Amino acid sequence: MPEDKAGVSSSSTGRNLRYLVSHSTYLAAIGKIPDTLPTHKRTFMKGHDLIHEGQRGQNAYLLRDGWACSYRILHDGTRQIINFHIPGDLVGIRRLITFASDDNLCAITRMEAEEISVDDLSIALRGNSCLAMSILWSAFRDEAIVTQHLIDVGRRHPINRAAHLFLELGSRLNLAGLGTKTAFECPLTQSLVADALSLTTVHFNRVLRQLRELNAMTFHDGRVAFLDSRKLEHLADFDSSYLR
Amino acid sequence: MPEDKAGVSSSSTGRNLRYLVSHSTYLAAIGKIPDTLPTHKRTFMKGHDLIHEGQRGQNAYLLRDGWACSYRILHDGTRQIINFHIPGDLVGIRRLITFASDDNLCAITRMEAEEISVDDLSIALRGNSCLAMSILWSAFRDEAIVTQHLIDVGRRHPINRAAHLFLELGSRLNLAGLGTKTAFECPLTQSLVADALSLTTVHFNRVLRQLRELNAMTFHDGRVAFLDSRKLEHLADFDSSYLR
DNA sequence: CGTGTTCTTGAGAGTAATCAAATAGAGTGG
DNA sequence: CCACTCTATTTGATTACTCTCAAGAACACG
Repeated sequence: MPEDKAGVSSSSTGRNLRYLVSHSTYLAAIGKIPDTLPTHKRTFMKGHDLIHEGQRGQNAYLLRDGWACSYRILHDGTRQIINFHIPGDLVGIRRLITFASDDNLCAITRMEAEEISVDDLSIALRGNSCLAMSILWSAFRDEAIVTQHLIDVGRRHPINRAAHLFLELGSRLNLAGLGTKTAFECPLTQSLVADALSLTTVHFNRVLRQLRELNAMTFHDGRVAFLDSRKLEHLADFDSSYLR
Repeated sequence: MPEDKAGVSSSSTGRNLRYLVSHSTYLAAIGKIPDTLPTHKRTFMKGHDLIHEGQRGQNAYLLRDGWACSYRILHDGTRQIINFHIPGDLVGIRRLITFASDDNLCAITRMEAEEISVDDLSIALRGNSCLAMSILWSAFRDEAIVTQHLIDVGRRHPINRAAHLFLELGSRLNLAGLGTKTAFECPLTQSLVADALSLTTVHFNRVLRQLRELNAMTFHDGRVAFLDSRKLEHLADFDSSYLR
């Protein structure tokens, strides 16, 4: 508990010294990358891979419209979906450093994205520590999301797991200015969600029925509706602070 | 597959433009942080939390000796271990931006670490884009490790899952200059490993027996020995490239 | 109208959790 | 030095949950 050696760096000073700003500031900074860098508007068909495993990546993408997901296919053919990506997300920046992106990235719907050369981004980063901090923020946020996903898959029962995923998607969409507090358009199939939750499609279908029968939420016809957010949050043990 | 619009930014130019350097270069840069920043040598007792959930973090830690783990405790009391940390790892940097660290960090053994004020680190980052890239590298690497962990827990059978974790630890220790190709000191309990693998201690114990009976590996008395690395790598579907 | 995909439900099999208990070892205090 | 405690490991028996296999229903698309 003893945490300080006298108040040279008081907490308020600390806050000023650090680049600590709000979610929306970072989000805005990411969204404004195209104002400072040459980008290239691209459209991807549903089902097309934006980034393919092993492919030497030269580009990152700022998603503008549509959904995508990052995933891995294992030896036995099973798929693990790592994360779903929505408009406003910056994907593929790991290529700034690691060269080969280890995750595949697939368009779930028709997608509009701005292609950013990682070389250009790298140059811009050098002189612009504000941009660098935004990229770092984006990386930390992705890590926090994957960490939550690991906790979800590792330690929550299927019904709680599903509740958590949908609540997270709802929060992220809200922060991106999409959907409402209690409903959102969700272009995922049951098979996609099941592969994210590490369940079979059959079992996820039964879980959805349970959630419906509890009057907690519904998911059909490309739309998620929260019937009882309180109940859902309780089921999921959900705290959205990691998203902000 | 069509990937380029003529070779203005050829791949070799690209490589120079980016900060793409080897693992060891980044690792060295992280290890040299104390040369450029004031740090504070600290020792933690086994079982002590270096970082506690919700605590307002002012410090990051560069681990010098001993093992730690980051973890979360869920409502029902179950624990998910997110990652094990070994000497050379930089932990707690998420606090540069997110303020509240969401993971707890606990010393598994007696630990020696260098405490780094995130304020100091933040200031240093501004003028030093090389340091910034090293921090970014560290963040990406952590994300890659958590992602592999998610795939492990989500889609691999317990025996393959265990094999993967031990191979990863072996590789990371090797890269940090510890252990040999076929054995390393491993101060974890079965209970800790089980909580990382999302298995019960009882079941992990049976998995260990299977691995022993397959003559693949052993883990007892604080020591892991790979008896048949080929067999293990095949079991785990292991590719160490995400660690480099 | 046929084809393919997604969703839904049923029945049975198999795996990991739970419950229970014995063993072993380290550390403590009398 | 020995009894005692606490933790870690190991094994067995039973339960429960999720997967697998199978098939039908709903719907979109050409």
